[in-house]
Amino acid sequence: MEKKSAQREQILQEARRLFSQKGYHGTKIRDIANARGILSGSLYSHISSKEDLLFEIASDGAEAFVTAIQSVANSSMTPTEKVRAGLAAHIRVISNHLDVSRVFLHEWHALSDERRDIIQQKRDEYEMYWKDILESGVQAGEFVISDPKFARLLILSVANWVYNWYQPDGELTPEDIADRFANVILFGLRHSE
Amino acid sequence: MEKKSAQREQILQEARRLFSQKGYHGTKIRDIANARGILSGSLYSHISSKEDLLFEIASDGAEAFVTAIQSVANSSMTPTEKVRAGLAAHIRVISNHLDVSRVFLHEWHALSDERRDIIQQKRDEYEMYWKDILESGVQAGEFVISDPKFARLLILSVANWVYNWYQPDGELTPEDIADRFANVILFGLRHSE
DNA sequence: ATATAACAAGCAAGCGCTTGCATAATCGTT
DNA sequence: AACGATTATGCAAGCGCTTGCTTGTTATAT
Repeated sequence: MEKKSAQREQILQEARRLFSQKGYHGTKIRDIANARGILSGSLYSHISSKEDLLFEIASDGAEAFVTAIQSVANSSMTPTEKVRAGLAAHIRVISNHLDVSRVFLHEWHALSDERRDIIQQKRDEYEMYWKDILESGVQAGEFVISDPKFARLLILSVANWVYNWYQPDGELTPEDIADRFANVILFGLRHSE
Repeated sequence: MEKKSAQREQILQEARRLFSQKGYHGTKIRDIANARGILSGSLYSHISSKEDLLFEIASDGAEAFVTAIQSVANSSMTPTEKVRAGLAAHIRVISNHLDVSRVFLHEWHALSDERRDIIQQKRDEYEMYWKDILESGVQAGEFVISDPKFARLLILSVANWVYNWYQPDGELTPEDIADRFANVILFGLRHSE
């Protein structure tokens, strides 16, 4: 009564949409059933609880972000290039999986304590890759950073906040957006390139 | 049966705490009553609906941010100084009114359409002040910005995201935090300080 | 004497989820 | 190809509880 099935996948899709749009607590199990055209009880042939849906979506989000940054971190780019590519990868995940990203970045608080901890671990893992990128940039002499923690925090803030304003029908590609942000981050307002 | 009264203010305080902590839909009217040591029905001697509480808190947040940026915008500082002071003002609002800020920046989505529009207008007003600061910086020759919209978006992203990680018992003052961010924003990773 | 703010009780609606049953698709065995 | 047996998926009904909020009444403070 679980895992892969076309119906289950479509239920997940509606859950993503609704959790992203109205929040976890704001979405009722009947809303999801309704969107699939079945009764709420029938959902439970495919899922075992509402919270399981949230956890599965949040986990998918976590994995998407970690996978994206890994391929950048493991590449042979210079730190400067990695900042550009990492930003682009992050924003690409958001643009390609907007609902999942919103749930992962916004609704994960509604999880139970243990499950929230699991997601938190993934977040920490993700941030660690950025820490490495920035540190290697300092060691290579490319970056002159007085406080590395705040440089990382700035990058992650900008990258995460994208889910609040990104419009899928906008003109700019994720790479365009990343480049514009990277220009400010790398050169600053007073010496922008 | 409304407006100022010690009890009403304390109800608002609990609502701020709970909305901030568990979200609007995650907070039940009985939770608030319980925190005040009264029954849920007794709340309605002081408020007229749960959503009114949310709207009042969100409106207070909006006003706090707008007021803070106004005093910076109307000052005689240089644009560079205004960026530092504006960031500090923003972060000061968050640190001094953490719950209100979280509700204003995170939970306002739960409002009805009309009331969400009212809050959105306040957000737009706030952003306009930043737009002016950046534009005057460009005209004064202090900033070299290729895409002003993204410079503004970057600043607001960093400033807003603070509510996600700020710890009141941390060592750094809002001004410390603002300075560290401003250093990156003004000079970039490649030419910091 | 009047106004205020609390309680006790509860309403109608909604909540996540379970149960018992019907229909149909899928299967291994002839 | 035909068979009964198994499994998957939905509906109908509803359970026990919670939701935001209302009502009528009482205690207290001015």
